[in-house]
Amino acid sequence: MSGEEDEALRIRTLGYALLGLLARRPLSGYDLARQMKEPIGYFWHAHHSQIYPELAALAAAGLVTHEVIQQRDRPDKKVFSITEAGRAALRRWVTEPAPIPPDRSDLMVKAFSVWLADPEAAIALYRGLEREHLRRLASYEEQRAAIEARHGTDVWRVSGPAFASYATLRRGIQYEREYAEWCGWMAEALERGRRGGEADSQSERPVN
Amino acid sequence: MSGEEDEALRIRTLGYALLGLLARRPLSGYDLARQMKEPIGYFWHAHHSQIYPELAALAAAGLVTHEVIQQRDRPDKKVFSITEAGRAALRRWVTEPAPIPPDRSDLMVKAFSVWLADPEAAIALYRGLEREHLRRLASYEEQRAAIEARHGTDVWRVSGPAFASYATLRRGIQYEREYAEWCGWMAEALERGRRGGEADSQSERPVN
DNA sequence: TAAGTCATGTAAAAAGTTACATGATTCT
DNA sequence: AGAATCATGTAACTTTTTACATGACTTA
Repeated sequence: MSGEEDEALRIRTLGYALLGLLARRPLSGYDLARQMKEPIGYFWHAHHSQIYPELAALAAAGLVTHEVIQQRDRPDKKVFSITEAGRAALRRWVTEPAPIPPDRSDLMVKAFSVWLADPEAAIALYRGLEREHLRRLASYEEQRAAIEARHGTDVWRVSGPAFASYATLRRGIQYEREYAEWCGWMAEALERGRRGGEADSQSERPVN
Repeated sequence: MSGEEDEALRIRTLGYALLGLLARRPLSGYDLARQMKEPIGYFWHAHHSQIYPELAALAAAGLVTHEVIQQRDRPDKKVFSITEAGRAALRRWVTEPAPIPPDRSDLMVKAFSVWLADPEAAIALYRGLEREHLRRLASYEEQRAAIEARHGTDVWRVSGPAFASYATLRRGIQYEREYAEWCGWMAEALERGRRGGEADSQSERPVN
């Protein structure tokens, strides 16, 4: 052991996201950036300014290689492929313990202080968000129909990529449905409060 | 207009989270840090190293003030209170349009490549996460029972802080329940695949 | 006596976003 | 003629995390 590589370069989540795409097919940096504009697995996105350096890091670690493809009429491109080492690293990583990170949501910080808000404005906010989440839900449902039509029972073959895509899509659908549901609940509660015509607006009895 | 303050210092989400706590009661930096170790509204946390500078920024903007409380037997502390300007800023912010930020989840990146994984290891991962989310769910349900017992119908008075806490708690409960459900679905799918004894493990037909 | 709580800060590192930079071709 | 797509990068900035720093008192 040369004692040089065992303090191995740590790969970040973004790196594994890229490996995950390259494990399915070779792609250029531009293609990867395009795919990651819409979040991969519905829950991770990145800009090209992050992707190009990350690809360089992965290449330095020997997890990807690239070949330059010359094109007439448009700029040359580097097409990246995952290496055996890359596939092995990815395979190991996907079953490593995943500590649940604290989720951040702007909206929940707003909700935490919604008691101070103008009710009409708040209702508008939550109804608007409900609509947007329902819109996304509809789009995801369409994608589900498409993937089911195209792959059929193949989405149940857990050793194929279609299953993995299907699984993350299911989570996306669930997430949007529930988020919309919560926004609707919130709006209704605020509407009920409005109709009820509550006592005094600035309130006491603090709570955590 | 002095033309100096209209390019107002932009307050970040963390700032509003702190204002949200201070709108309920005055607190020291230490208290705020303690509360934000567990995420406020279940969806935002911060370290003290972020909180102290943020409080300084809020003070500079005139949104909070503090008084020094001398204590024997323990270090003096600065107790921060929200100002009228702070309350107004918070009140405005909570109904401002909230663009839905792309969510990030490590686990979904792993799931996206689960088709490469050792099934046993993957099952263990998802069952473990399912347990953890169920654990959190149980804890949140207890908190709901406690808040309902303590505040009764008050949780429905939308102009009181109890309602806001209750609303975010509901979202937390929903989130943990659904996440656990999804992990369970995933584990079952992998278990079914294992029993089925699938064909070849390295697969073709790439999918987005 | 060692670890934990109370209490407040600064510094450095990591990750992510926005802006800068260039240039040919194709679509409206 | 202007905008969009293809294609790859660098630089600056913002936000968050981890580590450094200090010190008294309390609990195991």
